[in-house]
Amino acid sequence: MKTISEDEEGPRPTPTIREVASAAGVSLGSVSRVLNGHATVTPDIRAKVEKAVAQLGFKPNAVAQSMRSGASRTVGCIIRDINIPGLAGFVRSAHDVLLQEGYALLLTNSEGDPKRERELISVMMARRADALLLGHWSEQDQGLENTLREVRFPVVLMDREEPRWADSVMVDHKSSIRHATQMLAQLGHKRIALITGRDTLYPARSRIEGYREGLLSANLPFDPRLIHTGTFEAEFGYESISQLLDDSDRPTAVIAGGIEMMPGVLRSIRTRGLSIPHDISLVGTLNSPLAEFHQPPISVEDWDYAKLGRIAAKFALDRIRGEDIPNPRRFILPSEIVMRGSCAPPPR
Amino acid sequence: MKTISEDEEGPRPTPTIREVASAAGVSLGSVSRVLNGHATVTPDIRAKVEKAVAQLGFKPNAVAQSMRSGASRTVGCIIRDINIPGLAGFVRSAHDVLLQEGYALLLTNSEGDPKRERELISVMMARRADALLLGHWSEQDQGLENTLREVRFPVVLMDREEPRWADSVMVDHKSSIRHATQMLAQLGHKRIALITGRDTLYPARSRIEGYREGLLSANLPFDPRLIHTGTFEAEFGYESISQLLDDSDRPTAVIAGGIEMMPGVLRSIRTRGLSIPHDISLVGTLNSPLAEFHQPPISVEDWDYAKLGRIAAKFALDRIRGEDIPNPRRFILPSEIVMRGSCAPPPR
DNA sequence: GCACGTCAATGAAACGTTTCCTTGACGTGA
DNA sequence: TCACGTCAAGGAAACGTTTCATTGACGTGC
Repeated sequence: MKTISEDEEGPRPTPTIREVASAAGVSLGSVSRVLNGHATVTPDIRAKVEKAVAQLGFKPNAVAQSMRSGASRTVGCIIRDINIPGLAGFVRSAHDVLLQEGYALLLTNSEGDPKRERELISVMMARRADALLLGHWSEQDQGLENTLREVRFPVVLMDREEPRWADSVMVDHKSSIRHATQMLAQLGHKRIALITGRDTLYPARSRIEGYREGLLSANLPFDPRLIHTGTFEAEFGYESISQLLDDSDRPTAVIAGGIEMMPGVLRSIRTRGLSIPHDISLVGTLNSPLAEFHQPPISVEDWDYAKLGRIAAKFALDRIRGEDIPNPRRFILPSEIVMRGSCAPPPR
Repeated sequence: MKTISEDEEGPRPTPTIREVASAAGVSLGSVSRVLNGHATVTPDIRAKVEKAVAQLGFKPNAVAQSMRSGASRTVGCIIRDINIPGLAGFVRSAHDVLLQEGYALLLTNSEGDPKRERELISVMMARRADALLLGHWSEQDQGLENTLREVRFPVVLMDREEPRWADSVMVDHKSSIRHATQMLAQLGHKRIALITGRDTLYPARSRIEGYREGLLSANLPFDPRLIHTGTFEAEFGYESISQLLDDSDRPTAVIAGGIEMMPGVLRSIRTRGLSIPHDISLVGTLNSPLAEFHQPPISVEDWDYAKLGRIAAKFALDRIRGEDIPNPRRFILPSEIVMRGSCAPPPR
């Protein structure tokens, strides 16, 4: 028995259910049943327990609950970087849905490092996450796929399509980029370039597909020199468009398919003293104050990251609850092209 | 004893330390010692255990570890909205530091709802977080303060100064806004307006202080009609600056001290057909692609959120480790004014 | 009046670790 | 040779819950 002396240092540890029981003069089990709102409990007992709980300031220990129940009521989230525009919106809305159901969100950034990515998955396993929201960095990393296979919790992918056996919420980049390509063609552009990430990732792959379909439907030739794939980042955008613009036979329109790309692209165009849209038409990725308030405003491929987050969370919850969904589920979120002043007919 | 039959459905639960022990033919305690790298363990035993661990694919159960050790190795983070520009940078770098030390980050958004804020603190208590990073919504909410007092873990405030007994990492808005005010005065502005959040929050309070100091040092009168306090958001920025601009005696310069304010401010200025900086000079908050690529580029108060996050995490870790720091610690991060084309002498 | 069914409360067991006490083996020094 | 010290391994207890089998009280129907 622990002696609690007045002069003991620091606050004494939070009371346990056991202390509540003895304070209320009832059994351990009864306290538990009251706390969990079980049916078979007398008003009398309920009152006693509630009084003791309030008096002692008892807070249930979620760790012990997890321990006993085997469910941590925690959902992991591994993304490259919460700091990437838009991702915060995804995380926020996923968090909202999860919180409402009593789940907490364990957020981690892989920073695009495959090794770290696997470590983080390990962390999620060790912490017995109940599900994982994952936007991984390469869809062709066999090691990652193997790790994922060993995982004990459902996985929901974010804008990824591999591994196929996992649920996924994806953005329909293909349709919107097809659309953008067609619109540019309709304005009279013949040389339309596409800059996007490496095709080991779904968003890049699907943009490339859409681009090719768009060219095809507009009867424009496909020129592989007009596709640049690398990363989704500003620096790559800068390098890439600079190279395109410095070519003697430069494109008259560019689709920049990378969320973080815009500043790099704009910088390059400005440095060269070119004007949007007179010299070059531009379609960016993801709406932002920058796109909206730029002069001229920039056309973008845009989608609702918040909705994506909500649905990802819902997918995860469904799996956690063991609803029997035999096949992997995919949700394809439409994305749209917001046409703005950055697109015009090509220079004659 | 549980029978594991071949045809049993689903993957069998992850092995426990006990199974590892029996597989390796050693005792429970020895396995634990090997796993935790204790000194007193024979190479022979170590080898056996490691082999068994590898064979069974054993992963330690962090929940059980927390249960036993009383430390969850989890740090909570409550902010208004991860989606607010800059905050993601704070979270990211805090996460980095914590992860490196084996801590996970439990992220939540209060959405500026005091009730929800308190619930979230409750969540952190229940989950036995080891520390809390908190950017709360009102520094004058007595209920919140009381709740915080009952908390069993150290609290590190983010850009807040109340309650005083907690550690805090803050941005030196006062100096930079004083500086901005002085610079505008130097350009010849006599009527400089300040728009910022409610003064129940430190960032607004300190900006107002800096503004007043700046006016004073420039020998400009303080006109209360030129201070608008409300929220840090675009809509308030819009309303607020609209009102200022529509006044017959309108200001010639505006400092918009709110992270999310810029789009609203710009919209209003544009709607009125005014030109920056000829009709009105503008200083915004927090650097962004928008500020940088706007025509003209917009001057801003800017600071390093990543650094703030790192230091907040470090503060938390220090407290967790019980380093005996008797008094609350404050870190004041300098912020700077980036002067750009949006500031010029006032119209004559 | 007795047996039985119902229902609420009790108390023990279990979840997977870590820690600490105990045991046993071995070596050393008197 | 014996006593003792050292060291590694074993095993039990404990962390705070939930759950489940058990107990006991009470009422009902025969």
